[in-house]
Parts: sequence; structure tokens; C-alpha cells
Amino acid sequence: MEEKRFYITTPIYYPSDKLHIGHTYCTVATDTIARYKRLCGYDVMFLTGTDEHGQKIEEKAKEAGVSPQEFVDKIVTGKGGILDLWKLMNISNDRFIRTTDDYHVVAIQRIFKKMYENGDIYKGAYKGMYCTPCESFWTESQLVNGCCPDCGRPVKYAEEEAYFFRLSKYAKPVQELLETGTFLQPASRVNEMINNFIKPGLEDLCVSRTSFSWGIPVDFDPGHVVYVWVDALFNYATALGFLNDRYDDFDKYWPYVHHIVGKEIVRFHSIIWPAMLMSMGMKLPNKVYGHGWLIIDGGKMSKSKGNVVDPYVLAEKFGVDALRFFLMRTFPFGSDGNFTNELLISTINTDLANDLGNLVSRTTAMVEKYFGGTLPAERETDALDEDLLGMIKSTRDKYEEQMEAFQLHVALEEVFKLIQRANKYIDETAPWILAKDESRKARLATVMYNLLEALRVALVLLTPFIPESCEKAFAQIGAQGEAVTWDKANVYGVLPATVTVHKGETLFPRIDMAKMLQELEKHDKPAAPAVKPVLPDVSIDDFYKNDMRVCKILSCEAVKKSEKLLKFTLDDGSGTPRQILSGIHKFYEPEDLVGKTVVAILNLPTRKMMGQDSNGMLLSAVREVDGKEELHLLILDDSVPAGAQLC
RNA sequence: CGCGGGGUAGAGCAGCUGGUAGCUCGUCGGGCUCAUAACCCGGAGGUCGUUGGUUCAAAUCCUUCCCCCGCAACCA
Repeated sequence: MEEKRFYITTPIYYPSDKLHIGHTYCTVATDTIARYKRLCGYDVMFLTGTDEHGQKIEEKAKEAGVSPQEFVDKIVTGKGGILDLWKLMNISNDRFIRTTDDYHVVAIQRIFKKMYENGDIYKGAYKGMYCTPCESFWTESQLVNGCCPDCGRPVKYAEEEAYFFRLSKYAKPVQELLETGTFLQPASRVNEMINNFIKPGLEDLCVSRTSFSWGIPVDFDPGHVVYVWVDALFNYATALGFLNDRYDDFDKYWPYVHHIVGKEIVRFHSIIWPAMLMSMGMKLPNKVYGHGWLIIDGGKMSKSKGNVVDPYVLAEKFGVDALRFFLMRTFPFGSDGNFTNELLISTINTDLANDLGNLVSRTTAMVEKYFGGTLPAERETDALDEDLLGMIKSTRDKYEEQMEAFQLHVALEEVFKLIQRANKYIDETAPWILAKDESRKARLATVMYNLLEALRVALVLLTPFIPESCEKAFAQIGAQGEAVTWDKANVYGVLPATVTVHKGETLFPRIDMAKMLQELEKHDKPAAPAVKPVLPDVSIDDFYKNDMRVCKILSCEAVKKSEKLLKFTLDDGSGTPRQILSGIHKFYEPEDLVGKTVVAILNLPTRKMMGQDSNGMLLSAVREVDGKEELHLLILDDSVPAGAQLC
């Protein structure tokens, strides 16, 4: 029993925006596993939290006119914030870490120093081309004719002091770790990591910044701020009290670490993280599990596409358990899944309302109707019972096997086989016929008892997924105490023979698909028509700095190997053809544009794209409609002569 | 030849350590009436993207090509 400990984490989320259904998916999955382990008798530590530093938050706070701390406080602890969301979703995390917490800050400084002292962090120079006004470094490939791609001004070679982590040193042990064990799952991710990142060679990692200040200061070198890698990843250790006094259970839980992460951050957790732990001489996590994404309309969910699904709305409309259940039941945990409202509703109706909810309802209704709510003790068995009784005893083991492999959707399938078998059992035994015959009372009671037992087992196994509903259902079928434990979930005959049931409220009401879709429509819509506010004034002089002229398209062709770029040769009136590249292939075919009269801004610095020079930019009108970007090239009347200047 | 994932009934998916093709929804027909118009049974519907191969046997292994989706590089 000593070894029955389990430490599980979600990623710490970045609070630059409200969280969406994807974050909810990950956290609910982790919560379900944590609850499952507790059910099995493990001593569980479940951690989630927020990663609150960095340039983006610094900028967003500035835009909002508040301090970075105030900004993240609002998103994390404010009304409708992240803490509220997890409370709403019934997340059972034992701890919540914020990287701005004092104890974490202190611990990170110690960790950074320790890695510095053992030589794995060294002071080096971040070399590159630097644009002073923009305070930014650019790589050679980003430059445009040796100028800053942002402002077009000249850049100069510069070196900025920065600290680096010797990631390269750990390439081999990390590769071995990935190849040999079950460290990273699903296994398909292993090749991806090795081929994409380790084989091409791991470069040392820049782990400090001086270009922004919203971060943990490097205490022995003012001006430097610890960059995300060390700051964020080590949260998993500091939250247990590693190198700090806030908590004291690092030794207790650390060897039993399981990280649940999205596939986009598998790289950080399976390469950088183990390398840093090796450097610190710490034990490695037991497992990193990369789950898939929820896909909307065939594409990734993102703010700019306007297809972000708000978990608050869904939880309010469908109930927390229904939403939790849907997320876990529908999608294979390791791969991407297509989220649609239709699928959500039909899953709730089929599994929760028709199968489970209705089974509870019809069973308790019959016990009340035929026996006044309490079963008599007499029994009469039948060969018909064997199949159902067999499943009552065997389902737990099948479920366990799947849960251990984090195949949550398959585990649920096993439970629903039992539920469906119970529904069928009612048909086979036809209790309403037994009820008409006084002499069959004992048989009728047996049938009811078997149904209640099947329900009891199914509900115990569903507890990690839909905890609240199971509690209500237990009360309805008269299950309590040891009857609802894991140990009794593969045993028949646990409920008292004279059990009393209480038909209660409907657990999962059926949802009217058409009506609900209409309601959801209302929620989805209003965000779309938002028009961007008008930008701050510029002077007329500034305006005239833009040299915009009318051009005729002499030729146009697609740039090979690029899906977006078109290459234009233009007559700008000067007599010399001008080449401009534009990423509008999604909207126009080249042959349709030849001969058209368009507008271009000419005095932008030359920019290289896909190896070709672009001297200027074609002007287009862009607008988002129904979440999709619409682009129209400005096409003028052909009577406008080439070279005409816009003013 | 940048890396990876995928193409299986009308839709969404499982099967892919080789052996008569499965699930959910939809559809058609039947049964039942305890129940949340729910439940139970049955039918129709697939040459498992394409080409060639290995094998007694391939959705499952190897090969050709086509298409889709991520990531990467471009989107001034």
C-alpha cells in the first residue's frame, strides 16, 4: 500500500485570454484520471495552475492600462476566470500553482542558480541583427535587405547577453529515454520528436531575457529575467515544495509523476523538461501523455477564426456532468476529435438520457410501483440472469485495463455495454408480466435486485466522469457506504436484500436537438460582426509618406511550393517592371488577375519570401465574415493610368 | 523528395501484433408498454483511396500514385 501514490498534472495555462473548451477538455480528462485513481485507493496529488509571466502578458496588460499582475489576477481569480471555470467543471485539483506565487519565484531562482553553478547554464551572447527602435533581434532569414522587417530601418549586428541551457549535452540520454521506455505516449509521438527535433541536432536553449521585465529576476544578475522554460516547467516540482518552504511533499509524490499535455507542448515536456531534470539530478517523470485537440469545422480552434467554443455556455445549457461526459466519451484521448454541437447533443441524449438515465428511472419506478419502494427478501433465480450477473462481475476489470492506459473513451464503452445489457434484461424478463401474478413476487424482486446491482456497478465506474450525477443516482437506487466502493464494483450481491429506492428527479433530461441548436446559434453569432475600432490619428504628413500608386498587372503566376504566394510583375508607370509577391492565392487564381488595374504601396523595403524579392505590397480590403476572412484585392477601373499616385 | 497524421456503409468513428468487416447516429420493418415518445429484436447499405507484391489467407505487412489535415517555411 505504501506505493499507492499518484501525482498527476495538467499543463499550466497561459492567462492572456479566457480559456476555451480545449483547455477544459484537458483539465477534465486529468481530473477524471485523478478521481479514478482516488477511487482505486491511491493517495493522489492533482495539480493544475497558470503560467503568468512573459512578454505577451506584459504587452496585453499595457494595452489594458493595468499592471501585469492586475491583468493576470483578473483572468485567474476574477469573476468568470480560470478558478471559477474549474470550480464550475467540478475539477478536484488538490493544488493550484501560479508562477507568480512567492514560493515558486524563490524556488525558480534557486533552481536557476543551481544549474548555473553546475555549469549547465552559462552566460553567452544572443547574437543577431538588432533593430534599436524596435528593441528586437532578427535572424538573417527574417531580414529584408538587411533591414528590420517591422519598421524597415537598418539593423546592426549586436550581441545581447543571455543565459543558455546546455540542451545539446542531453540529446543522447533524452533520445534513449524516448526510444526505450513508455515515457512518452501515445508512442506515435516518439518518432515525431526524434525526427523533427533530436536528429537535426539540439541547440542550446536561451533561458533568460533582457528585452522584457515581466518575469522572475535572475537574482545574481539584475536585468535578466528567467525565460519560460525554467520558470514554467519546474512548476511541477515547486508545487510540491521543491526548494521552497511552502509545501513539503516533494519526496512523497515525485517519483510518481504523470504529465497530461496537449500535443503542441509535447516537445517541451518530452525533450527540454527531462534534460533539465537530468541536469538537476532529479528523477524523471513516469509518463508524459500527449492528448489530441478538439477540432472545429475541420480546423483548429482559434481566436482569429472566431470559432472558439466557450465552456461556460455549454455547461450552463447542458449541465456540467453532461459536458464532462461528452468530452470523455466521444473522442479517442490520444488523437484529434471533431467537436460539433450536434454530436454533443446526440451523445447526451443517447448515452445519458436514453440508456443510463432512463434505466435508473424505469428501474426505480418499477420498484416503487410493485413493492412500494422496498424489495422483499425472497428470491427466485433463473438462467436468464447469468449473462447479466457475469457482466456485473467482469466489467470492472475491463474498465480498469482501459483506464490504466488512459483510454478513457474505451473504458466508458465497457460501462455502457453493461448498461445496455441491463436494458435488454428488462425486455427479456418482462417484469410487468411478473407483476400481474402474485406467485411470481420473489422472481420479480430478483429481477429488480439484479437491475439495481447492475446500476450500482455501472455508477461506481462512472463516478470519476460524472461525480455529481452518480451521487444523485446512488441515492435513488439506495446505494451507500461500501456498496459504492471500488472493491465492491466487481462483486454481485452487495446491496441489502431489502433495499429501498427513491425515484427522484430526472438525471439527464432529453434535449430537443433543433431547439437547442437554435439557442446555441444565438450565442455563437454576436461576436462576428464586430468591426475593429478606428486607429489613432496620424498626421497628413505621415500619410503622404506612403507612396501608393496605380499599377497594371503584366503577369501573375503562383510561386511553386507555396500555397499562398502569387508573384506579380507590375507596370508601375516608371517603365521598369516591378515584382511584388502577395499571399492571396487562397482568394485568386493568377490567370484571373492578369491585365487588372490595382493599387500598390511602393516604398516598403524589399522583402524576401520563399527566396524571391518582393518590392512593395498590393492593397486589399479585408474583413471577417462568419469567422472567415474575406479578402478583396483593390481592383480599379482600367481607365486609370499606371503610375497614378493616390492622395 | 521538409516532418507527422489520415483516407473503412449516408454522416462520425473503431478495427490495422494478418483468418468470414464492427460501433453510434440516420434509414426501413417488427416487438414491448415498466420508463425520460424511451427500451428490445431484425433488415437494407461498404470491391476497407489507388497500383503492384508477399501469403493458403490482407482493411490489417511491403510498393506506386492520388487526395485531405496539422506542423515547418512563405502570408508587407
